[in-house]
Amino acid sequence: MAAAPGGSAPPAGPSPRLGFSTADSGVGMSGLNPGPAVPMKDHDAIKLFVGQIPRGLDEQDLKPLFEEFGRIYELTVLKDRLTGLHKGCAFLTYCARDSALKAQSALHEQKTLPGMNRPIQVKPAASEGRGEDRKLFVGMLGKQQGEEDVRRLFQPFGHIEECTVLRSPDGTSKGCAFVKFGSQGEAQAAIQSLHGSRTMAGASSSLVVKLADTDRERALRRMQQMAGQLGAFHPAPLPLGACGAYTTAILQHQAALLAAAQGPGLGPVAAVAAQMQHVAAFSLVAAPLLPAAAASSPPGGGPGTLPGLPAPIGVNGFGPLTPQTNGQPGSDTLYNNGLSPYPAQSPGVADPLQQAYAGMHHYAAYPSAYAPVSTAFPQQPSALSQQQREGPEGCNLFIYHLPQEFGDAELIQTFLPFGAVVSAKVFVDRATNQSKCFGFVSFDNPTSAQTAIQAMNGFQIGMKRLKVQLKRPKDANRPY
DNA sequence: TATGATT
Repeated sequence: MAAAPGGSAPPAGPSPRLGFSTADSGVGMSGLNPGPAVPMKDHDAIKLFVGQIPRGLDEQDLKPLFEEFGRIYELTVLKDRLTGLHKGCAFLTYCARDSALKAQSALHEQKTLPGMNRPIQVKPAASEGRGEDRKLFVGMLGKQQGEEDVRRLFQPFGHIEECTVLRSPDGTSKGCAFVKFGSQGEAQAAIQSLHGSRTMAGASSSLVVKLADTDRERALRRMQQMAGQLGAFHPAPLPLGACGAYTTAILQHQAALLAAAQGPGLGPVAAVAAQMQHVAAFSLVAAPLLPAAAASSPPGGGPGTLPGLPAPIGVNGFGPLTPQTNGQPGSDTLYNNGLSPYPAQSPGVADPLQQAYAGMHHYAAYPSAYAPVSTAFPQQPSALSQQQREGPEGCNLFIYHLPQEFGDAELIQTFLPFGAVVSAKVFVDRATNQSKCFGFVSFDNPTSAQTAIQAMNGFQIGMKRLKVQLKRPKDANRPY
């Protein structure tokens, strides 16, 4: 297929068959591939880019020039996809990595081929990635695994140039590492074989093996974190409607609890209260804060008086809600927006608690059908759920015994009544995508967190009771 | 079933 060097070649160049549908694949028709005779290249072989090649030279012409440095695995002249025209450059892979290095140092910018006015280029192809595409981020390692352990794990896939376990200042592993391979291919092979393949001792999820972030991705990540921080410091006020039907179920449940605590005589009061002003409803939520006070308070407060709720708690705990609450004529929005899982209290319904759970279940199963938050206030939930993971000390709750069907959205809905939720995260098994039935909720202030604990710890759902407590600080019993 | 998803 040697196109006559020089000469007046026909403008169309090589025939379509030889021209280039397979420029980049392993065994292109027009490429020079030793084939079965030399099937193997080193696992850490380097693909070279060769530039400043005269248009008249094809693979056969170039071969002798490069064979000098070692056995060639593949040599492919790049041609225009459409016209088939020689692009003046080629990809070259030697069987041995060493050959590539020798060729590069001997040829790169060291000589100029006939007819060219710039020296030949011989360097690792851009696709080899300038380091980034061979560098892996490894996550979910066991804390006790060191560099040697990681090396052992990755060694079968190629030549490891670099291996670093990330550590805290005190030397303990962060459970992740960087591994840099000699080539992109090796790195990819490791990803293929190892990612998700096993769970290391002491890790909470299966092994993560992926390309490390590029500089650009890292910058982007930083930006996002910054944005998240800003959002946390300026939480958008919560429109009351955003609390949604789900909240209603909880309110009614709380009303039922209160009614029970106060004895049969006051039952109807609480039940009615749940359907009255939202101010009253939210007060009822907070009431379990002081169960002792409520239970032992003298029967002095009349039927219209809500027992044992200090004003400061109401203000601090539900601060963001207050303005909207005051502006609302009543609870009509909750019941009339068509989003409530069940209508206002009907006389025949026996157990408000069961009812509450039914409503919850309903909501959890079809979050998008209700989605009052995201529909009415699209900017709101994203600000809450996206980035920032933790609130200040004392603002982060660990919640256990969540219903299996609970997702982040349901978690938010559940804790929204107690304050501004900075983030809510249900833990999900990587492999199955199933909830692990525990999660975290972060508020922007400790009072909300305490209120939520008081109100929701022990909250019964089906056969389970929620366990709601402050998240264990990670430096709990750290020696110093 | 048990404590934030990493660079």
